[in-house]
This record gives sequence, C-alpha cells and structure tokens, in this order.
Amino acid sequence: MGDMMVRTGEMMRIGELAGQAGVSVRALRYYEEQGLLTSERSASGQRYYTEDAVDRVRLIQVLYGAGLNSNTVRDIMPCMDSGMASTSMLELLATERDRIDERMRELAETRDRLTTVIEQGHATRD
Amino acid sequence: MGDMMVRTGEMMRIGELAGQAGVSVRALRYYEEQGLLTSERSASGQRYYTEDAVDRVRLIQVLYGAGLNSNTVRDIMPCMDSGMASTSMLELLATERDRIDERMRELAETRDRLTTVIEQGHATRD
DNA sequence: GTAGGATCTGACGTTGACGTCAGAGATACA
DNA sequence: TGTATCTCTGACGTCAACGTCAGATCCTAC
Repeated sequence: MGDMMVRTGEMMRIGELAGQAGVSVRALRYYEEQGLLTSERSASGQRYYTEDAVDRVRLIQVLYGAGLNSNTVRDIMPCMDSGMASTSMLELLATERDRIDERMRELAETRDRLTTVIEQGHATRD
Repeated sequence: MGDMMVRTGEMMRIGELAGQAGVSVRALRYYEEQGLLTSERSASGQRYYTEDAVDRVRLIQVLYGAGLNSNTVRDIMPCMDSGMASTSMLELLATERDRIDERMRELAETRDRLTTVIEQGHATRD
C-alpha cells in the first residue's frame, strides 16, 4: 500500500508534523476540521503532509495568538500564502491589523500601570 | 429598614455601578464571588457600593484585558490600591509585566506580517 | 397597599481551541 | 508473524468569564 503513494519519502505523518510545528496531534486534526490545513490521505486514510505544512501550522498559531478566530484565519490564509489579495481582503487585513494595534495600546497602558506600582514599591522599600 | 443603613445616600446599588463601570450586573456578582470586589449588604441582603468601586471595577477589567486571570488579579489588587508591595508581590508584578511585554512583541510581529501582506497587495493592484 | 422594576440566590448554558478516552485499523520492525 | 507504536473516527470533557433563566424577595412610587 505504501508504494501506491506519490512522493511518500518526502512526506511526513501527523505525529512528526506535530513535533516539528510544536503543536498537538489533536490541534492538527482540529485545524483540518476548520478548513485551515489540508492533508493528502493514503488509501487507508492516514494523513500525509509536505514540509511546508510546518510553516503553515506555525502561521496558524501566530494568527490564533493574535486573537483571530478560525473563520478569520481561514479567510486570510490564502493571501498570506499567495501575497495576492482582493480589495475586500485588504480591508479585512487592515481591520485585523488595526485591532492588533488597539490591543497593543491597551497592553501598553496596563504595563505602564504595573510599572508605576513596581517603582513605587521599590521606592517605599527604603 | 433603609434608615438602618449608614451613609445610604452616598452609596449606589448594583445596577448603577454596572452602568457607571460599563459592565454587567452578573459580572459584578462574579467579581465578588472571586474575591475581587466587596460590597456592603443591607439587612435584606442588597449590595451597596461606594463611588470608588467604579474605578476598582474598571481596574479589574483592565487587568483581565491584559490576560491576567482571577487569581492573579486578586493577588495584585491590594498593592494596586495601596501602592505598597512586599518583595514577593514585586516579583509577581514584574512577572506579569514581562508577560505583557512578551505578548506585545508577539503582536507586533504579527502586525508587521499583516502589514507586509497589505503592502504587497496594494503594490500588486496596479 | 399594590403594581412594577430592581435585586437576590442558585444553577445550568455558552464559546473556542483544543484535551482525553474508547475501540479499531495501520505501520514499522525484529 | 507477532507486537509495539502510531493513527483513525467519533464523542464527551475542560476552563474562564460571564449569559441566561427561574422563582422569590425587595424597594419605590403612586
């Protein structure tokens, strides 16, 4: 069965992809379920991935980390790959970027607030 | 019963606090449950708050927004109020501040990545 | 004193990105 | 050929910060 696959030697199975990308096997299945990641299947249904899936998974993680949800990630993944985007895509991208900027401003404010308390605390400790 | 309360005139009930602080009534009860917010109770069990509860609730929101959980917020609230902190508190504060800094770095990276794609998209559209 | 809104205490529901488990088939290696 | 490990598909569990609902109680205004 294995030799019926094309380019088997160059491909990896889900466990190795999980290891290389630093996520769980469950997460990879979830990404596929959400339409964020595709895989070739062997005749018996086993998933096989090419090397570039590693970067793709890492990108998914990064976008999730920035607070985007599955739907948004699915929408913008194509133009992250291709570098091409329609006008509406560009708007979406800009919206998300602005959201991230706003989030960073909030975080900066909170950090400054913490810093103030820390400095006060050090000053009080004399 | 009402005239058994002290300083009733200066205090507000939960609905008004929710309105002034911009959160839900349910959220305020949850904060109390988590030990983040206290209230005086009337003989019949109604919650009453002073004006400064508004700022306290907003601070809770800000800290939640920065990704801190209830336990951490409960731990650092005292020194946010008093400006005084023990050595271990200062460490906790610094840890959280560093976490926020790290988070901001991640966000900046993602934002730059989105910006690159946006600029590529605009360039392609000629 | 009574209608109507505000508040009370449980207690179950929600959401998203997975974790975890069960049972069965697939693969790799001695 | 055996067997240890990996992978498969459901499907239910988790966690945090609340949302929502029920039924009872409270407060305010007329």
